[in-house]
Amino acid sequence: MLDIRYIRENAAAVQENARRKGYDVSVDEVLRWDKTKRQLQQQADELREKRNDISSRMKGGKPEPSLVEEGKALKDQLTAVEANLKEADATFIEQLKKLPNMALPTVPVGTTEDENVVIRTVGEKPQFDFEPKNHWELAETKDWIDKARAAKIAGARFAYLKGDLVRLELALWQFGMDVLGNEAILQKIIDDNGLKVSAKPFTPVIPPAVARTAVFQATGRLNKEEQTYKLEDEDLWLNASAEHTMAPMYMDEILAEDSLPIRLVGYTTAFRREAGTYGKDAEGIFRLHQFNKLEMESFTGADTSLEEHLLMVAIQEYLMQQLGLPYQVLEKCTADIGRPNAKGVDIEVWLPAQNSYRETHTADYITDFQTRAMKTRVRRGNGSVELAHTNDATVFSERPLIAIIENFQTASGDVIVPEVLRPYLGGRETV
RNA sequence: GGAGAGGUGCCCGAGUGGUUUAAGGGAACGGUCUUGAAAACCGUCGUGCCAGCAAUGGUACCGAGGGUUCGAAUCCCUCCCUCUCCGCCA
Repeated sequence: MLDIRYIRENAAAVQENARRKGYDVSVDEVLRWDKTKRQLQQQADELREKRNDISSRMKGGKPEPSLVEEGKALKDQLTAVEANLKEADATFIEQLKKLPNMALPTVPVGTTEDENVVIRTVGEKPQFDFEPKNHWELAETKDWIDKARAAKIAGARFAYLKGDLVRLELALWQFGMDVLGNEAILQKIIDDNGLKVSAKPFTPVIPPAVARTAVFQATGRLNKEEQTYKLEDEDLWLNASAEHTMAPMYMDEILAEDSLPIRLVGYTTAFRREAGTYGKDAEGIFRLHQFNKLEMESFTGADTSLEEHLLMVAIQEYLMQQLGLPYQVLEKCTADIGRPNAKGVDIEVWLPAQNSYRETHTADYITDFQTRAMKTRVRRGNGSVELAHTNDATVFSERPLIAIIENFQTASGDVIVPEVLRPYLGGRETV
């Protein structure tokens, strides 16, 4: 959520920002509730001051009837004020949480994802002297994907992945973990991109795949209608990314400055309802209710968070280059970056059979929007306390497998394994 | 899932209704002393919110949320978590 003091002083800018991001919210209403809440808070504080005063005059255990009467009267007043305060505060927080994070001035203004701006195109698109197949056509002949039986078991948008496709996927996780855990490689990426951040390696994490309502809400990522699955009979939601369970790890904690940056690379199975996408990407494994994912998450101070975001994008590009996949980098527009984001970058991979670039990676620059709700703070060397900043970004999902299959297919229907993955596949050159 | 015991600050730990403004110890930080260090001694040492230019004042927070009371860390209820034993289990 946003800082209420910032909203008070920049109401017009906050309203305009919400409009640009496509959120129908009223800053004036937030400010009205803020004012109401503060007035009630003031009244409550004054009544409590009197109550505490009376109480301190009665210490010693011999209550004077007149003071007790006065206390009773105060109690009635306070009960009424506190009831109003509680209601006003709840409404205020509810309204406040609806306001989207401020987009950086550099974020392109747009009303749909079509207005995202391509800032880089990297790699050569493959040339085929035969008609390239879709990933699901290739997978069919290899018996890699069984969606018919998965539908029988779990419904549409689920799949059994089988055979060498599974081995290829496991290789991808290994490769990603190895790059993110290698300080020398990170230092090279940092140097090549002119960044000045630490080369501290990412710590591998396997997080819980579920989170409580309050925790999920604090991340700003709970999206009941379209995305998030709820467990029946439990106050638990299935995560749609390891981000959702790693970002709140340090809730209610004050981190020591010298522990930063905290860098995590989490592996989890992600679950997404995908409501409202009926018929979209119905074939193959491009859009499933369940998929595996490797995700970066980091906690930094405000001073280094933007560079941290740029590092994550640089890592994503490095990974795609190592795999030899052609891709483009997009600066996401205001309508597409999402409510908690101040900035967002997507990477889209070239899919020859679809004759288009499709999203494989996202990098989210969140600033303090999550940590304000999560109360994750940093204690500086001089003793001052400030909100931490979070960043998250995709390392790999299963979508790069689609890109590998389609870009590296041969006339005979085999797939050439990217060199960097071969060590994890016993040196095999094709699958 | 059953039975029992617990949850207090960075850590340990005292506190069972009224100067708790949370004792005491440790750690940390600053200082005195010392050639330097250790020891000793002195001091500092939680996080929000509101008002204020500030100094400061008020208020809240002892796992979470309710309740009882003039007054709750303390009593009651619900929930969460930890530990011990039992049961079940990859």
